[in-house]
Amino acid sequence: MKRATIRDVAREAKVSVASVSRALNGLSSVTPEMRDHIRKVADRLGYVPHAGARSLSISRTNVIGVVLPDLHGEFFSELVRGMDRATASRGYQMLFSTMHADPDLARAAMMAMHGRVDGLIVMAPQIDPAQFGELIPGGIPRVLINSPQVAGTDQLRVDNTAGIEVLVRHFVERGAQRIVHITGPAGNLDADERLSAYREMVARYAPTMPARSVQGDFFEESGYDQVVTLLRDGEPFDAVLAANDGMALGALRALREAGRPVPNEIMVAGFDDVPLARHLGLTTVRVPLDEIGDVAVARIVARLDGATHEAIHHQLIPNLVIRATTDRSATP
Amino acid sequence: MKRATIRDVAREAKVSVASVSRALNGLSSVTPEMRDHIRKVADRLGYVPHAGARSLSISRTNVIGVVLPDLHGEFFSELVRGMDRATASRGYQMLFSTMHADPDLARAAMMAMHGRVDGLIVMAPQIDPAQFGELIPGGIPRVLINSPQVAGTDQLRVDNTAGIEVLVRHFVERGAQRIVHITGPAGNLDADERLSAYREMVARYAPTMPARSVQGDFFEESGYDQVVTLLRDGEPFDAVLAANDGMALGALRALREAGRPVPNEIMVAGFDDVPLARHLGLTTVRVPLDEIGDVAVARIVARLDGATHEAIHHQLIPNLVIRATTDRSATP
DNA sequence: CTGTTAGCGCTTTCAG
DNA sequence: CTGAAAGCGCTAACAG
Repeated sequence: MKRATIRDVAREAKVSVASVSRALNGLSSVTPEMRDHIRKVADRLGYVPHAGARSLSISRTNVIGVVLPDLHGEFFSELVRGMDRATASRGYQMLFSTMHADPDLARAAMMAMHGRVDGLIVMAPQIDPAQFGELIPGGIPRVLINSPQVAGTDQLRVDNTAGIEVLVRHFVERGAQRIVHITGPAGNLDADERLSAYREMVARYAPTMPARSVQGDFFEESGYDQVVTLLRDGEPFDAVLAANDGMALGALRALREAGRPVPNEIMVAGFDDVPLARHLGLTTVRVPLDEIGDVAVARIVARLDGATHEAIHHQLIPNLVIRATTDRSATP
Repeated sequence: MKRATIRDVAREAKVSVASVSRALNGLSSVTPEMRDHIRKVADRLGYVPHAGARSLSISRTNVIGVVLPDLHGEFFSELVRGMDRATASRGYQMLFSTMHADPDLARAAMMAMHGRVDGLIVMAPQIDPAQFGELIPGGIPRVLINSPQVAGTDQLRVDNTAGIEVLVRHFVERGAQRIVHITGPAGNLDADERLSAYREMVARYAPTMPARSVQGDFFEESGYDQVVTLLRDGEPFDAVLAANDGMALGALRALREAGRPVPNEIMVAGFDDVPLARHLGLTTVRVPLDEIGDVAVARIVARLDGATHEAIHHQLIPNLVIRATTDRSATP
């Protein structure tokens, strides 16, 4: 059985569709009796307005599109949580697409968003900036999170350099002689920035220390594998700086299995401060993921509400969270 | 600057809108030359089809609506991950709403979905079944996850009784004399089922053991607080069965701080097997959350594709995962 | 094969 | 205050 439409209600109430529309939307220009009557009929028929049609008509959807590389893991969970809070409180819904590092998927996703969303939040750390700009449907507010720069577009970024700096300095202050860096996937914006920041900060804070990095992919297993390899090859190191928390946890597991005491012999730190890091006592830098989500939504809504300031590039500074994996005074 | 519409393309290409539509949708009844020509013009204008209008016209959105109590935490993260995989691979997108246990919000959310989604996945463990049925927009496929029964609607449920049974039996086999149960919030379907299963299974597997439960709310802090209270009151117990993993972790923390050895003096188990449980060595039962998400989507898509079997009630059986918190032979 | 036209369900002038 | 009608952008008969 098909759902009742506004026309069914109009016919049944013996009024015009225009009146039904006005009555149900609370436009004042309707007599109270008529409004009540229409309300009653609508209820009886179980009428629910067709949001899609309404959107087409008023060119407004109250939906914000969200395109992310993935939805899995604590990182995105936190991010989405922030966006959820912000959208729900403002009466918006979120339309999701993931693209798993595939530019074609990203393209398809964004096109599928056109005409269904009022604004767009995109996180695409993997996409080539050049081909990226045109991907994004024009004409609607959008904000990019941790993505390559696109002219004239709002950006929200984690200050990777600042985060790595504070970590390297922390290591050095605690007496690290040899810090190994486990990178994220090559071509990923954050991964690349963290790697070069690592090199720069080692050179600055420990000029005699050689920079040494091994390739990871942001997943826990890669952190584990790389540390196993390092140990097997007998490489000397007394600190592991992973490009994210997941890999740091993998590193931790490898060290534990190898019986190398943390932090006394080897210190470990990650990046992001996902909830798990707290539970496992991992030193890291805290990126306010939920706040990023929140701010992204707020920015979009502001623009929808007419704020017309120019493009904003916001850098969020992560701050150091010292826990057991680098704290030689405490017992882990 | 407004986005180009199909009409702009038609005018620019000097053809009818119908031809543009056909060409761009790959309908064979179009000469190759015309198709190429139209493609070219469309590209030049940066034309992107308006998904909303298209949906209205063909009465199909390729979007699945998802209404959840929350998005935060590992539980939902896993669930959403399963749905994401399933939707992405089938070319669907997800429209999200959260309702945070508020029936009015739930109602609003579902109404806002009408006309924008082809199907609906709802998880509403808190909502009264009576007022629930009418909430759901009719006429589209829907599946309920861990929610009160609604006649004629597909259901996906965790078999709480089976899960609690295997945990109680495990405790008893390991020699537990006094098992305390920390419940979820009253009125929550899963919480209630787990509580009564606990009582039933204690009576069955340890007839002489008194059932003892304390009130929690599924959050970690409540598990912590309740154990602190139990210890302070000097209540005797040698096993804690929490209604979910989060509270079990809280319990664990309280025991550790009180210096009570786990599992030697007191065993602990949770429910769900969130990723954190694995990292912290918590015994629990594994609920295949991602599979639930996956199956829910698959069911909806099957119905959209014309499968017209009757309503299915699927019970997913959780299985025991033994880890350090109940394994007295291993060292945690 | 291509164009014309009538909707999809709703809102919004514009008259009355 | 209420109704008729145009239109949001696209698709799908139906003619030609």
